[in-house]
Amino acid sequence: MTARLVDVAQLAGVSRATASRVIAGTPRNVAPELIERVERAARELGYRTNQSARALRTGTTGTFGVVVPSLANPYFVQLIEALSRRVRADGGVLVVSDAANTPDIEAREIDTLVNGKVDGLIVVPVTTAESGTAIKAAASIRPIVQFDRWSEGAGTVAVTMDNHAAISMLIDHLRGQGREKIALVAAEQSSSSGAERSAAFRDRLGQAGRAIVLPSITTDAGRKAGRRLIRMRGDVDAVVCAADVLAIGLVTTLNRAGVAVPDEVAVTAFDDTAILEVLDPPLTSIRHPLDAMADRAIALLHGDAAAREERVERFAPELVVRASSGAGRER
Amino acid sequence: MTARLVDVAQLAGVSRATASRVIAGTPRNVAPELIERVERAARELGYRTNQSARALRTGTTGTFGVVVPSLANPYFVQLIEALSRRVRADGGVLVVSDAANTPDIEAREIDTLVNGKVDGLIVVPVTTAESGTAIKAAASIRPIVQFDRWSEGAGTVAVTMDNHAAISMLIDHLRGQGREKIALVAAEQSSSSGAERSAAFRDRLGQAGRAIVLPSITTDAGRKAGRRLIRMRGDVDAVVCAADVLAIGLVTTLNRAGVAVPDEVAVTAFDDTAILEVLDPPLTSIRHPLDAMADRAIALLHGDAAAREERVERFAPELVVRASSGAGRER
DNA sequence: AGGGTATGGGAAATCGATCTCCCAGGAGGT
DNA sequence: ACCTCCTGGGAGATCGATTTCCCATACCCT
Repeated sequence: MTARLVDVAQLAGVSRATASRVIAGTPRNVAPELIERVERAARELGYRTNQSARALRTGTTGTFGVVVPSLANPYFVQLIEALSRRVRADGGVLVVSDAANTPDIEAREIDTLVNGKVDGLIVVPVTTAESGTAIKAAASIRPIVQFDRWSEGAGTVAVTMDNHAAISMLIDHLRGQGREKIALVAAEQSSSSGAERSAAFRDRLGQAGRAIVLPSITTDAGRKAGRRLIRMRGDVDAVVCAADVLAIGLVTTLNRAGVAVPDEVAVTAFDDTAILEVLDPPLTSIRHPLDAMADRAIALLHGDAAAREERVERFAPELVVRASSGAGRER
Repeated sequence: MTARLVDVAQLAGVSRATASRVIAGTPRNVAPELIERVERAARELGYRTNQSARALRTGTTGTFGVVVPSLANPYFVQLIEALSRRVRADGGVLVVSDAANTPDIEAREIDTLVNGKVDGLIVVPVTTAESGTAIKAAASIRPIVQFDRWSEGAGTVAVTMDNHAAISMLIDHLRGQGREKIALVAAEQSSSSGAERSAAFRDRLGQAGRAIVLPSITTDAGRKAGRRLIRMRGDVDAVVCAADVLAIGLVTTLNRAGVAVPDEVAVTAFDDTAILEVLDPPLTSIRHPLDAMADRAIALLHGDAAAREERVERFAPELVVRASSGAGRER
């Protein structure tokens, strides 16, 4: 049906080997005239390399992949965009897969991608405990780097943010605004970032810090947190949300209930996504240095060996201050 | 390095053919004892099928793909989730690629996916004019279905929504609420859905319908539309936004300027995404029957031949009424 | 003129799984 | 006892590109 390399070679009157050298651009001298002939033949036949065959022979695909817990979370989309830009800059292509927040689905997708579709894979693990097995298995086939979150026992490098530093920055910032009664809104501790943020919060504030723990990372959960917060009115003058989607639900709920943000309660979040700017008031949040993290992750995939070591690399967070944490009520 | 099928066959004491039959589950009888032996051998060696080899031989991969203009648009994420559920239900995997709203990038990604990574591809074309070429080329290799939007001359089926009907539903609904001075907020007409919505709006309202045309589909553009609308205060009592992100920017701008929604201006949108519910007020919008559309698109990919025909299939829209189009100011 | 060295280019092996033959041997029938 | 039919299973071809040899020719130098 479609033209094969042998057809091109025949039409050009050369061997398959020569045709391959021309098409693949192998670093080997071929007479300019033959190059021309092969190229014309290829054009004439509309030849396109069969990538399955190429992949089988060379073991490479020129593609990287990324698996995220859910595309519905805009932070993960930002992360994908950063990786995608990086990969495209090298002339490659990035393919994405959505694990639907389900370790089983995640395992299947990692498996599918690693098996002949990509040269290397970035994984944002769904859970700390359950994602490790699939990642470890995949890492024996292709280089894998964990990103943002990490799973124990995966046996690969993780590129992530320094969550302790981030929590400290937020707390320092809020105290600088005169806030003392700070609460943390976080989801169940199944992700490493959630766990690290909670731990850091406890480390810094101990008993003084209030915590509102939720079952999931959704706007709905954020609304629930808002309602609980309203019941605690007076006991809390600042909130740290461990994710942007939580903050969205929380702020809209507070707004509707007439709780003034930031005057009565300052609100801060993580994952500086675009919506946070649109909210009323715009939200102060922690921004991940995604471009730098993406650079590093892709470099690790190229390095291969460097990725095969259980180790966490932490990047410094940035604080983006907006109206939601404003001085408001000075003391 | 890794075990191959021949290793499994050797350890089990059978031929490669038999080992393959067992592993691949080919509908061919093999003695139970041999099945058992092969399976044990495979387990023992940790055998994993080399998918590149399988793909080369069989020409299939068990995977479908989808290319969207941008993952930053939550509507496209919803669309991906619907397709993903559908594909997973059949035991497959869906891989995603983000075209960064750029036809050149889109072309490269379509090309990469179609070439050995997927059995069929869903494309939401970036533009009506420039996406057709790449789609057409890809369609000669694998079945392709256009989704939501369509590009001319692509030579494939497009599965989309009936935009005319949707515009009519919105106008009828708004009129039913006593609104007469209706404006359309839309972006440049480079996408088929934008063009169809604008055309339908003109068809229905002619000179009576106001139109605010924007350069892009972003919240920022929505804010700009909001400011323009404020200048037209009094001349407009209802707005139809051609996309949800436009509506988000528009509503927040109106809110801040003290323009009452829906009392002074009713607001409606397309692409019933989750954020619309969170806005204040929650937005009335058109919902795409994504599950039905996904079913159809995947069925077309399986049918193969059915997809190779330039034709547009339109699904009926649904109207989701929320507070933003409330009766408010009765007449 | 002869030997040495590039340099271009071809033949054939290879990647690993699948699938089409085709054969051996047992069951069943007359 | 002989023939037919059926079933299980193996040998080898095949998918298409790459890559490793290795040979032929041309070019240089002494």
